[in-house]
Formats: sequence, structure tokens, C-alpha cells
Amino acid sequence: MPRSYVPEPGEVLETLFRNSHSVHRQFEALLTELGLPAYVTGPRLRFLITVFESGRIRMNDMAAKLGIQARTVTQFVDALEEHKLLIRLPDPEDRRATLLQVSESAPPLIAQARVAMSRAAAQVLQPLSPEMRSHLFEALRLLARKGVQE
Amino acid sequence: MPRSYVPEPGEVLETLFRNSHSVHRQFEALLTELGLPAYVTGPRLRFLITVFESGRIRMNDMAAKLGIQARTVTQFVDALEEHKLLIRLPDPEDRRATLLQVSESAPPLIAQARVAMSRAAAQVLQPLSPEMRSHLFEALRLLARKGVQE
DNA sequence: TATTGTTATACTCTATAACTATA
DNA sequence: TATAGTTATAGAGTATAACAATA
Repeated sequence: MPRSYVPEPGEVLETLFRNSHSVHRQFEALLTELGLPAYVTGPRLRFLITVFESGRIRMNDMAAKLGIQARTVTQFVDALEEHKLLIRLPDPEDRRATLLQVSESAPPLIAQARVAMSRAAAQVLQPLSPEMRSHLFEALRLLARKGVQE
Repeated sequence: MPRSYVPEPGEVLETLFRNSHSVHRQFEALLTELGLPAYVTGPRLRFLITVFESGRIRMNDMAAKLGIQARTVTQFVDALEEHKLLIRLPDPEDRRATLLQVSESAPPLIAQARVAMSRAAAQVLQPLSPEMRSHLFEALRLLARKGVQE
């Protein structure tokens, strides 16, 4: 296939779907290999890291930020709080609201997870040249920006 | 960010994870918009299309092909057979085995789904130039090849 | 003994709808 | 009346383990 081949959009999407499962599995396997507990799944990690980067954030805002329902947020928080990675705080400005904050044990776990992510990525991206990796990243970054807008 | 920036592998993966949820949702929404029934989900469609492209295939081989467990295959087949999209045939060469084949009503539905996939992709990939789309496709194709080997 | 697919069971991610407490 | 979060419930995707039929 020549380098200038411009694929049908549907083809690109189909390729993306076919791969995402295998990529996710490789990633979760590496998390386990690095000694991270089984309850630290991909989505929970994404949730935890988002809270970590936000400092303190309302549950409601988490729902908006991740594009999930309030109910789903409650479930993530229940699971992460049970494992002492997250704490709920009352919002002093609105007694209906709840603020989230990571616990003291979260940052080391996040650091470990990032190592896992790095290794998983290195493994997954190994067949790509640095140039292609750069292209892929730029494409994903643009797609991400669009995702935020919707 | 200059074009020659080569990202950390972990960064690429994190971007991929952050986006895949939003992409999947956009896709499923379009499936519904095009009038496809709600039980035709992404994974089921992937399963159905794989059988379609194989002609006749053993359940066991489907598990290997998709990287899922035998139990999970049974579940997909149960669901798709219930909705008359797939049929089970006894394998004449091995009485333990079961062959899968799509039903007559599957091909039109697959065609419709491909339209949805095309539109979803066009929508998702809109922010990319044709050149970047081509790069993205090439990268995904290489990653897919690796996925098959594992 | 090993393999194919199923039954039994469980966990995670996600959603909608009804409800409680507050605003 | 509207909003924040929870309880109740459900469906989809995935997995492991035990089992029956067949090889």
C-alpha cells in the first residue's frame, strides 16, 4: 500500500475498534504484572488520575468531565473510597454537593500505574517508527480536543 | 507543538484511553440514529462481521480470533441467534464442535451498520487533514498486525 | 486424557428512573 | 421548582471453574 493512500473513514474506525480491545487487555495485564491490585482497573485509574489532577472537584463536575452519568460517578467513588484511594468531603459552599480528593496512598499508586502505562505503551507502539508515533499522537490529540467540545 | 515532537509512549496511550470512550459513544449513537436496533452493539457487530467475513467458522476459532474466552463466545452467539442474525450448525467433521454462519437477515443489517460506521468515522475524523488521516490509518494498521500475532 | 461448548456464578462499566436533602 | 447525589434496577461485556459429550 503506497504511503499516500487515503483510507475511507469507516476503515479507520473499524481498525480502531478492532484494536482497542487488545490494547486494553495488554495494558491491564501489565498493571497486574507490576503488582497493582486487581481492583485498579483502567476506568478507575482514569477516574482517580482526573481527581488527582483537579485537586478537589465536585462529583457533578466529574460526570461532566468524563462524559458519564452521576450514577456512574457514585459507583466509581464507592469503589475507590472502599479501597482508601479517594475521600469524600462536604462542600462548604453547597450542602448538597460532595467534593472529591485523593487520599495519601493514591499518589504512589498513580506513579506505579504510570510506569505500567509507559511500558504498555512502549510495547504496543513498538512496531511504529518515531515519526509515525509522532503522527499518531498528533492525530489523537486533535481528536481529543474535539471530544472535549461535544 | 512542533511537528517533530516525539511523545512519550505513555502519553500516546493515555490520549488513546481518554478518547476511546467518547468515540465509542458517538458511534453507538449513530447506529441508533440510522434505525439499527439497540441490541446491535459495537462488540456484537464486530462479532457478526467477523463471522460474515469467515463464511463458516467454529466457535472455538472465533474465541481465538477475537481474543476472548469460549464462554464469552457462547454469550455472543446466544444473543445474536436470539435476534435471528446468526445460526448454529453442527460441524460434520467433529461432533463436539459448532459452526457459525450469519442468517439471511444479517447482510443488510451489516451494510447499514457500515454506513453508520462511515458516518461516525467521518464525524470523528473531521478535524484531521487527509494526510493525517492516512498516517493514523497506517499506524493503526501496523498496531493491528501486532495484535494478531500475540 | 484432551478438547468443545455449556451451565453456574461473579465483577465491572454503564444507563434510566425514582427519591432525599438542600438550594 | 431545580440541583446534587443516592437507592433500585437492569443490560452488556468480560472472566473463571466445573461439567457433559465427544475425540
